[in-house]
Amino acid sequence: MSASTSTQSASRAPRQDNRRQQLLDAAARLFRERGYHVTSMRDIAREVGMLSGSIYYHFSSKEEMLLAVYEEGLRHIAELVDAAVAARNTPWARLEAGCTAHLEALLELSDYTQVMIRVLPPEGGKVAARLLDLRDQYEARFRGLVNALDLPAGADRRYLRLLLIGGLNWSHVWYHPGGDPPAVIAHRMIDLLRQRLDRAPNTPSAR
Amino acid sequence: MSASTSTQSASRAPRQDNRRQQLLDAAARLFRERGYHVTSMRDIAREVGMLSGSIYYHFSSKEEMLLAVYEEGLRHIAELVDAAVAARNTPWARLEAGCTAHLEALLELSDYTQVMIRVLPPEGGKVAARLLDLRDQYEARFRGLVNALDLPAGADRRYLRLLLIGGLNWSHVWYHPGGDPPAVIAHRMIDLLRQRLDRAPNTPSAR
Amino acid sequence: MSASTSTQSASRAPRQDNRRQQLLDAAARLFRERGYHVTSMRDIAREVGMLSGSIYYHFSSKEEMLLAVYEEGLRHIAELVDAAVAARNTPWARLEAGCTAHLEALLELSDYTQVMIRVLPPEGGKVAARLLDLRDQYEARFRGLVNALDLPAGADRRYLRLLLIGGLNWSHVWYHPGGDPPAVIAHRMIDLLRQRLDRAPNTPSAR
Amino acid sequence: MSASTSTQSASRAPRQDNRRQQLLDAAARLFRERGYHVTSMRDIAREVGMLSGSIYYHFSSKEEMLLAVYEEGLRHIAELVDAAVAARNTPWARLEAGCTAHLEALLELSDYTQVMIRVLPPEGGKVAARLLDLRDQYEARFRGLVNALDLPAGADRRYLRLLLIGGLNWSHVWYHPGGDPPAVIAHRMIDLLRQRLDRAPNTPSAR
DNA sequence: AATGAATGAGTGTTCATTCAT
DNA sequence: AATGAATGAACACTCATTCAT
Repeated sequence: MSASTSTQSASRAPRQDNRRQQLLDAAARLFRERGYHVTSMRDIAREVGMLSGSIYYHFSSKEEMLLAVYEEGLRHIAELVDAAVAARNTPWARLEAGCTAHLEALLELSDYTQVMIRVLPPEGGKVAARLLDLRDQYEARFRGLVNALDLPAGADRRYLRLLLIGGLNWSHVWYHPGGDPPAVIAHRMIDLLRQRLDRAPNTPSAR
Repeated sequence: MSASTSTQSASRAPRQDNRRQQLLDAAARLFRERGYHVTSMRDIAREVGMLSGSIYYHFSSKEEMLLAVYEEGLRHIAELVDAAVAARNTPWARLEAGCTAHLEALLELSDYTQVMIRVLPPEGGKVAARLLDLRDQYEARFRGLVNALDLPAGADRRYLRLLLIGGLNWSHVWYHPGGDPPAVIAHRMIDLLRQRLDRAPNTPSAR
Repeated sequence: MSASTSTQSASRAPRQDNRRQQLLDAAARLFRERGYHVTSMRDIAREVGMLSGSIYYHFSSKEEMLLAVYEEGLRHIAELVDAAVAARNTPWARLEAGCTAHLEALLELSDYTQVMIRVLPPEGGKVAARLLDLRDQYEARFRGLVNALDLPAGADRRYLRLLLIGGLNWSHVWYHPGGDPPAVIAHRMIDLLRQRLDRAPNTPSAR
Repeated sequence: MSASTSTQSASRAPRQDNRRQQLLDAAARLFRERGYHVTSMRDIAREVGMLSGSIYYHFSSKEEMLLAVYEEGLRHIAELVDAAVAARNTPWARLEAGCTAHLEALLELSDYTQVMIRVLPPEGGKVAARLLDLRDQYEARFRGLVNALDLPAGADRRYLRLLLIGGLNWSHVWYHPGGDPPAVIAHRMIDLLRQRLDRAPNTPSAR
């Protein structure tokens, strides 16, 4: 988690944006563990052996740190999902691969991606809009994935996407490391959607 | 605001715990609007025309207020869901009615219920465990509702429940008042599950 | 200076706005001695045996304290000047009495009035405008006093007022307690204006 | 901005202490505009495209910068006043010329000179005494100018000087660029002193 | 049942200054 | 001659909480 032990290759060279990255790692972890408001700049600084004031050399405010974490998290999860999707070729397989990658990033791989799900942006802040924008931008992928499916006439693609994304994202509430791995979770959920669950003959339609 | 069946007896002492209820209403609203950490005791007190110190006559701490809001919210949503479910008699209809009631409480009816979804419990606090407990207790209903369904052999009832609950709860992220009403949302999502979405002949099973 | 030892008359009764007044006294003194920016809220609090946060029960911000000091100072000096002026009846005597009272308040009597002269209002703040307004309002008195004089035709009343006020106010730079008292200073300065200083016969006019 | 006669010689090393002068110019401007305490070293550095730490190659502290600004401002205004005075030959004309030059420097020409009037020296600092010393030294000129006047017997030369200097210096409070130019202001004020203002026959003397 | 006044720890942020490079 | 990075102390201000009245 959070590549802190970055095997400092050669000499003791203080690499370029060394500390900024460390700070971001620490912020991502603390934001995820405790939430944005409860985490103080002092907490973050202490984590990397700095004083709180020193953070401001690297970031101009706490909100800007959150934004940076969001952006980094988004870049990361988007890459993973895109790669996973590209490796498959039938629509359902591509969707499932995307879901699996999404879940893996969310549940296991990185603090950054979890922040995106768990931290609701600070209300009044000017960053709030930007954060929601980033999230939308990312989720657009799933719109494409769902649109590519060959569905029966009446199926509502929009709610299919929302149901699936919600089901996946909510996993942070009930998931625990010992349980089914992300791939299994994603597979099972998609399976439920692909097959007919209602065994009664009458079509479930009219309200 | 928010039902709170305060059996208001006829006689001279009509408002047994008047102010406590007002405080709780204010807290629920502010917790929902701004989040738990951003809302201050002063904010809550001001809302009912009190000074912040006076709250402590009614509640022993801010966390205890959150707990009370959770409990009240839970009692409320549980009542609504139970009533809605009782009015139907086929398993799928009962599930859908439960989902509709759940969504309505979540999105439209009461600040109390929304707090349950939007406010993640304060980390270190001793209440955190209790809050999760309450939530589990409530969701147990849906376990029952799903278990009552007549499903095909391979269907995973646990993930069906988690997918559905997640899909519903995540709605607070994308829902906006002008859009489809809760009943429509619930209906559409359940519809997606009941019917076969995969039009290909081969069973979607092997991974 | 600054009526701190207010012979706490009867019992130990914590009189009504006791502490607010103490705080204001301390603020006035420190603002005068060190200037606004250099004085910290901690300094002010320490002076009255409080913690810095406690000030905010009485004042909502540091700027508001400054405003309160200005207002109090202004009320005070205006009262003194008005009373002194009212006791005389020829125009020159009234002007001189006003100047004496102004100087006394400025140099000897109260921290509050000195703040008005020595502290230039914090630039960006919203109070700046209000403070200048108060100052103008006060100085209007002198406009009246000068207008009442029976002057030769060419005399510029506006610059007479500005010269006099400037001469008086600048005294805080060179005044020291052992020297001439305010009454003497005011008398000498006015004297210089009343009499003809230029002994040459030609009128000092054309430039 | 601000004359600073930096005799820029032709050859290859044109800018003997280029950056130091730029820094001083920036400091003078900011000190005048915002005041000493409100101006940060970062502000000054940014103005010349430097980092704040780099200033310390040129100046050993912020206070030293202020001292340098004072000194430069003083040298400048003294030169202007001396030149203006030298061009006249009657005592009153010399005084008026000096006042005009003083006002011009103060109100229009240079940030450096304005700092001398507007910035009150930081209290505790060791520079405070030195700054006052410089100011006295400069004002000594006006002592000479006043002493050269042929005045009536009772006229108090000291207060004449203080009244005049105060009246001039206080102009920074009420002066605004569109109004009368410095020459007019100085002329009017001196005029008021030269002529007899009190039209009553009795000498204004006894206290 | 509530107020007025305060506490004490903590908040995000700013600052003059330092120093190895 | 200047940078990049950091320090450590300070800043104005906020907060949940307490308690005598």
